[in-house]
Amino acid sequence: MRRKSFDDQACGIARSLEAIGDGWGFLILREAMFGVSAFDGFVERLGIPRNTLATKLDGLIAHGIMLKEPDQEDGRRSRYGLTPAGEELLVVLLALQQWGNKWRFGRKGPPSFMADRATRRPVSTLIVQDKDGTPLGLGDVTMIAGPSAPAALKRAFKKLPG
Amino acid sequence: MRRKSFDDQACGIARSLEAIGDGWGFLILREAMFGVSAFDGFVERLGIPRNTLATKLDGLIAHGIMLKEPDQEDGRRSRYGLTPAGEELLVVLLALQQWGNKWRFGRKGPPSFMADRATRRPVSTLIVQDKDGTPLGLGDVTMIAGPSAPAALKRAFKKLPG
DNA sequence: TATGAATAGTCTCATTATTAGACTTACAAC
DNA sequence: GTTGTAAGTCTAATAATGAGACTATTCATA
Repeated sequence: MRRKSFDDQACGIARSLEAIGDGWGFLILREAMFGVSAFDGFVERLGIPRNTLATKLDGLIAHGIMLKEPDQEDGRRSRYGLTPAGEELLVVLLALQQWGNKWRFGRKGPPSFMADRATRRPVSTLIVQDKDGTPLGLGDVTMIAGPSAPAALKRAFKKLPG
Repeated sequence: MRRKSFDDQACGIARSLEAIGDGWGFLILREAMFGVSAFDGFVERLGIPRNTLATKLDGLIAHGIMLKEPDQEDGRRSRYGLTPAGEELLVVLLALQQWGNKWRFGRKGPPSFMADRATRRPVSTLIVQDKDGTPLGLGDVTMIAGPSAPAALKRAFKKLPG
């Protein structure tokens, strides 16, 4: 059966996931952000099957995250790059990386991290906080329906504790 | 064929994705963070097939993100909750939500957002920044190999532009 | 121009994952 | 006991993923 679409859900998280696609989508974005632009570049660095890559790239382009253009210097090549929307997914990758680096590498610590290119110091740790800068844990945060929320969503939030 | 594992990659992003699983994993976490704890609760709110949910929950538990315990008050129920590691994925969901809310809902704006439970003001926007608080764009950031990085990873980073 | 290599895909076929929905088991309420 | 609820499991159909061969186009070079 076809995978169920998340795009109908009135939720920014679901919409983002639908646009990125799946795990391959995130990894393709990681490579695109750090210099890869050629089809075979993604294949070599990720070990992704060629047909899967073609499908994923089409999806990312269709969702306005990546773009494709012919290479001016070599007519055999296409170049894949990030749109402005795609570039803004950096913060998502950073959040994933910081979590994985903290929880998934045990004692020996993370093998890589994002850093300021100029100072080579690690990027600041992302934190959930109030407008005043007060850190917020899970218990301090709630989900609120905006003006455009469908009635069903507002009902769903009513049922939430707190 | 079985989906290729991301877990061998020496990268926090890949490790996080391997632990969360796929799009369903993120959505299960979203529900768990905002009050759902029963098996049928996830089924009803997500529309996820029961067998898929069972598989995904097993994976999240195996990776130390969620936990399962019998309900003390009703012997029929199990309760699914987040571990401390799972709770810290809030920032990942927030990053996804803020991106989706900005880029995926057009003119009418986002239907929901995370807010401070007390003040009901939206949570602060996540930004990639230096330790000093200087905002960093994609061009200002690079990936650096840590002490535990395998040699192949260091070579890979050498090839990157900048 | 002819030849060979590089690049970006596409094609086939085998295997795995996802899905809908019925079914089972255990417990609770009456 | 009877009925209902909760948490899964099972089956069969369909879709996605995988490895690897293959094609088409363009470049480099003799």
